[in-house]
Amino acid sequence: MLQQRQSPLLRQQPTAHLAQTMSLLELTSGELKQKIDADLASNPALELIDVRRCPHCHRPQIAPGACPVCSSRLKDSQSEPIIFISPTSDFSSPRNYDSDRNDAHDEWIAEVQNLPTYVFRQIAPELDTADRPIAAFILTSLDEDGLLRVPLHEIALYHHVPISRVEEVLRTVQRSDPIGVGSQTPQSAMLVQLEVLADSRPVPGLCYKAVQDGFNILTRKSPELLGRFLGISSAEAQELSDFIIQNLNPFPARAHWGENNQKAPTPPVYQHADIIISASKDSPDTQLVVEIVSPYSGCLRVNPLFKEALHQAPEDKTDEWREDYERANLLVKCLQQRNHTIVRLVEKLVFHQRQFILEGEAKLIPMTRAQLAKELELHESTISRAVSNKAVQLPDQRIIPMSRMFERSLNVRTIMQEIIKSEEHPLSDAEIVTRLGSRGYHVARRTVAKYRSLEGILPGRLRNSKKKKSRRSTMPIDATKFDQYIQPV
DNA sequence: CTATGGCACGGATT
DNA sequence: AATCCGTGCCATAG
Repeated sequence: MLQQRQSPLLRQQPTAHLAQTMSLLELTSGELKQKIDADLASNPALELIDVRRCPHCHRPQIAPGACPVCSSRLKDSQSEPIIFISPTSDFSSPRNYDSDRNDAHDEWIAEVQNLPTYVFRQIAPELDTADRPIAAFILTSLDEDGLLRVPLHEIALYHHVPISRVEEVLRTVQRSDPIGVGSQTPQSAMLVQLEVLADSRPVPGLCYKAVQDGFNILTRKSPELLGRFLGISSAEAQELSDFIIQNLNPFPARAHWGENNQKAPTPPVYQHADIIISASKDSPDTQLVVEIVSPYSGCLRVNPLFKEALHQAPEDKTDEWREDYERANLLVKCLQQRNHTIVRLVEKLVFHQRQFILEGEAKLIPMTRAQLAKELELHESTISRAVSNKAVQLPDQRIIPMSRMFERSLNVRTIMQEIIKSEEHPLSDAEIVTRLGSRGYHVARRTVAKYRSLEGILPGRLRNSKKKKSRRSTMPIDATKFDQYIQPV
């Protein structure tokens, strides 16, 4: 069901394996991290080797992960997208650092009398000199909110270092004064703030869960929903949310996100992407680089020493050890399965939706999970699981839910928006239908009306020259950057 | 009378 | 089996 044929190894524990692979598939990289951390802590048979070079294929690991390069054979598949990365590509970066940078660097930073400088001074002493340029790069890439909008792998590529290293630096940055500065999303900023806060004073235990898992709910400002999610009463949820509002700041660079202010900001944002697609922007037939985010760095494997020791296990422990070993083994295999499945899935997806990825919503090719399932010879539900809850980062740095790639009407809706945006005359729905028709999209009049309301666009008569935009707040998109491109979906 | 929104149905998707 | 989506019909607003 998962896959037509599986290796004999996997067949040993068919049900367990299947079930676990399935559940792993559903997890986002963040959730996966929790899972793995837990197992790592509780299971002595499991081992995480921190390598920058994969022990099997000896390729340097650009990104953290259980060597996706060699665990799947896909790297040499002839189809267009590369699923992993070669670190040699040269990036034209905002500033030109060059060989003399290490010295010139501090000066250059010093000129800038602002947030970057402020932070940099705090952390510079802690940093290895080699890491300073990275920190500087991060700091100068912050947006007005103090969030980092540049994907880590891009930084890693530019500096020719593994992403894990960039992450390390980033961690240091995040812990300096405007705490959380440099986080990639409001959510992660808040998580960092929570951690730091917890050092100095007690923090309600559920805060972490609320921010980590319930972030989307949290942003809706509904104590009822939040309470339900956390299994506490509305009043308690309200209290919790007050605490969060008072003590945490999703936009580190802003002094306060004041009490009265709370409705406006906090655009709902996915924590971080599970899949990052980038492209060297210049060339038209650019090669896409797809990175599948793995939450752990290095290789996860069964500790060979543990396996050895299995024979010499003390009588009373032998069962326990055995079980640990099995579990570890299972997890590793399932993880590989998961990675493999995701790689294949993403490969196909990227292949089909190339246009969409590069050129935007209007180019989305309608496509169902079922079709994809057939192509990949996977079960539909497998695809569903893999797709749900995942976030994809596009080359233009927007983060979208993966399911958006399957929205059948997205292209039509986008084009409809274009039409309306460029109308010189308020168009009626019927007129829009004909215009769409002339572009090759045939939909019913009623449908246009539906799309309109979906997009929050007012009916023809009401939007004269002035266009009002209202926003649906439930969609997890990076609203701040997103708005300029298209209206909410 | 025309343009829109509501309700509901049937087929597709999950 | 449950849900989502496009559409048609009809009532209502302008």
